[in-house]
Order: sequence, then structure tokens, then C-alpha cells
Amino acid sequence: MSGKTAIQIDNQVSDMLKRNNLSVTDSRRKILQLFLEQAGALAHGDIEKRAGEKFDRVTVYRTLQTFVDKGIIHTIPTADNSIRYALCKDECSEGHHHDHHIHFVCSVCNNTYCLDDVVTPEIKLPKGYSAGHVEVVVEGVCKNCK
Amino acid sequence: MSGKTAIQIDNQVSDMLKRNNLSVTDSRRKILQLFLEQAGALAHGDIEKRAGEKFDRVTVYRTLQTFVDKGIIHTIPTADNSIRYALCKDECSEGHHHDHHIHFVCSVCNNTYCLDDVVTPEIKLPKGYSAGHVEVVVEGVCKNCK
DNA sequence: ACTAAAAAAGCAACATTGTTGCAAAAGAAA
DNA sequence: TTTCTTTTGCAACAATGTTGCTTTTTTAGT
Repeated sequence: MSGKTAIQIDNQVSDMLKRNNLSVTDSRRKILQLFLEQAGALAHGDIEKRAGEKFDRVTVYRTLQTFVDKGIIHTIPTADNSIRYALCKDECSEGHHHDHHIHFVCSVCNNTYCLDDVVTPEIKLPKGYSAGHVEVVVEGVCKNCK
Repeated sequence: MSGKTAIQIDNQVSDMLKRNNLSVTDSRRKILQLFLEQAGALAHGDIEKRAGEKFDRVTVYRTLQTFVDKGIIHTIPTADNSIRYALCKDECSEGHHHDHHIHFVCSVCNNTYCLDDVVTPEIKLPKGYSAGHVEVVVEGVCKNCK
């Protein structure tokens, strides 16, 4: 049974917010819910479209920033100047994320997925360079579009 | 001897443009030169600052787009909504790039480098996904800043 | 439940970034 | 040099992101 009632989801959302010392507001509930009911990542534009009718643009910006700060969501690098956000699977500690999974962008449906089971490989850097975070984005065709 | 005279560089630039069937104009020469005399990648903003005093913003946009189309430069994905461009080492054929190198962003000087000697690793994807292009961005400290 | 303090939302104004159409200027070709 | 083609600059616009401040909502203490 994967179906959850609206109330259950609502509780889950409120709990997540409280766990992160955030006050529970309509916009935060709504936006967090968007992420929970969405498998892939959301571009800022998507979120604004789906939540923006009800909330101010500025609120969306500020909410997303807050979620990133708290480690609830993380950003995914893209080459086309459209920030994408996705839920952090394991709760990241405030301040620094430790998502070692790769990201997959489907060139057909244009969705972005976090492949939580695929770990970023070790990269051997030239002498003198020291590695911190490694970000891998794979472009291809996802299982729904093949 | 790594030093080149201004005239030599100018010839190199003109040749590159001609080889790509582009007419040789001031703005294209200037912008291409910026890339040649710069080890790392350039954010759009950088280019606009350095070339924009002499050329219109629109021209910069169009020139960069042209260079990308021709395979002279390529874009580098970032998580902060600032497109970065870098020269393609091996001339990419028009339309599709084949740069299998990784990108390195220094967290100290904030420069972006193409590490042409570091090849992107094979990524094993879950069943159902097929991989196209793989993009790797490593964040860390570069050899100049350590 | 009520109230006071704190936090967030909404609004307005603005800054930055990116796009488009068209006239003027510059480059290529003869 | 002259003609034709391409590119540039300009202006106007659209989209995206930011900031300060007031009003509303949430929280916590009574």
C-alpha cells in the first residue's frame, strides 16, 4: 500500500518542518508537498507555476532558500541556467549536504531524477588539486521514456 | 617560448573564425581572444564586463551562442544559475560536442578549469536508464590556491 | 483560549538577466 | 569600388531575482 491519505501527507509535511525548526506555514507546507508528490526534481519555474498562483513570487524564492539552508532540498547543476531542486533523501545536516548520488536528466521528458543508488565515483585529479564535492549529471533516456 | 606577439594571437583568432565559416568581426575577435588568454572558464557576466564596455550586451549574447553552435566553446553546468563557457580543446564538430573531460571549480579563487586529462568515468545506471552524455563537476582547491 | 513577541508573507519598487525586431554599419565577394 | 550579405547596436520588452517595509500569521507564554 503506497497510498496515503491527505491528512497523513499533511502530518508528514508538518513533522518535517518542525524537525527542522521551521514554523509551519501554508506556503512551506504547499511547496514541500510538491516535492513529496513528485519523483523528480523541480525547476524554480515549475514551483512558481504550481505554487505561485496561491503565493507570492518572493515567498517562493524565500521558501526555497530556507529549505536549501536547512538541508531539506538541494540544488542540481544544469547547463541551461535553470536551477533545479530536489529533496534530500537522507536528511542532510544543516549547512552541508552529503548527497553522493548522481543526477539523471532525461532528454525525452526533460525530468531530472536523483539516482540515490548510484554513488559518485572517485575522481583522480592531477597533482596539486584537492577534491571536495563531486557532482555527476548524466543525460540520457529514463526508464519511463525508453 | 610560450609568449606570442599580439599579431600572432590576432592571426590565430582570425584563423579559428574562418575555419568555422564565421565572418571576422571585432566583437568575435575580442571575445575569442578573452578565452584564449584565459586558462579557465568564463561566466557570461565576466565576458560582458570585459567585452561589454566596447560591445553591446546583445552582441555578447549572440556571439557566445554562435560559438557554442559552432563548437568553439562549450557550456559548463553550475548550481548557481551562472552559465560558464570554456574553449573546446579539440575542435568539436558543429552541432555536437565531444568533450569527455571533467570540470573543476576552485572554491577559493572561484575559477573553473577544464581538466582535459581527466576523463569522465563510466557510470553504471539502474536498469531501464540509458546514458548519453556524462558531466562531472568537481569542487575543491586548485593548484594555484593550495 | 487570549495575548504578546517573533517570524513569515505580501506588496511595491527595483536590479539583473535574457530576448526580439528592425535600422544602420561593417564584412565578404565580385 | 560597389553590391550583397551578415552582424551590430539600439530600443523595447519579458523574465528572473532582490530588498525594504508593512501587515498578517505563527508560536509560545499566560
